[in-house]
Amino acid sequence: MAERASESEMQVLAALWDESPQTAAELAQRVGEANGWTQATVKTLLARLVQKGAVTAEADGRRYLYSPAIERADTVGEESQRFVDRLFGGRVSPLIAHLAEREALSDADIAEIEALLRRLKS
Amino acid sequence: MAERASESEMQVLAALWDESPQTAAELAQRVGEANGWTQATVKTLLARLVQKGAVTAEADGRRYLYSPAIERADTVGEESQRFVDRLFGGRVSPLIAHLAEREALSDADIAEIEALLRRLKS
DNA sequence: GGCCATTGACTACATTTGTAGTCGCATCTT
DNA sequence: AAGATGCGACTACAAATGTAGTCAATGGCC
Repeated sequence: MAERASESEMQVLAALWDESPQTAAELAQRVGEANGWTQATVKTLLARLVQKGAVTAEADGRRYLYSPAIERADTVGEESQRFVDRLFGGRVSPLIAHLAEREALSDADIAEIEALLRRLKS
Repeated sequence: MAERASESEMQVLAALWDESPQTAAELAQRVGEANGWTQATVKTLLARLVQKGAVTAEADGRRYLYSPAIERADTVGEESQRFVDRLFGGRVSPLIAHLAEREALSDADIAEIEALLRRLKS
């Protein structure tokens, strides 16, 4: 269960990972505005996420409070796996190299990653 | 021009980045087999890629030789941008951290990334 | 020269996705 | 109490996507 969320749905899900629970109105506000979607659109996305089992809706009076039903880490893991399969035949390091090179990483970011790599190496 | 390739199409495109030109038969062989697709499916994907301007078809007798019409690096850049936007609100370093942690990176991979980071830091 | 295999063109079609609209009911407000 | 408003349920619908089938022509083989 918990089918894959589509790209748009994922935006809503990500907002819930950042903070939950949230009401449909709050989500429509944040996610909708960020993407130029109307409230109706965000609600549809939300309904689909609930149907897919990726988000839970807990009744709160006459509205719902939405929360993620799946782990961010798991989803990120699966999605990045697929992503890497699609574009690099499964090899992760070229992707990391690419990301690191392309994006403006702050010195703090770099330090963090370096620390992580040091840990992994041992 | 060059609309986005869908996930399935991307697999075909990736095969062409790995080696080009290739005939439809070769691609059907490799990509098809790897994904459990029939030749017909691969041909459709190929036709759509050509139509989207992501792949060029050069006539060679009664068949075509297909080659990528867009750069791997560009596509990877765009796609990873979208990917990161979707899952992390645009912040790349958490993704890198995640990838690095989750995937088995060889020591050589790690060294390579470290070197890259060192270069970026200056 | 005729037949078979190969190849691209075209067609098919259910599902998913993106993007919303409408409506009825429950609330709050005055 | 009545009207305004907020909310979820349901409906809509075109385009993209996944997955393939059919067919006609072309070219190679015997």
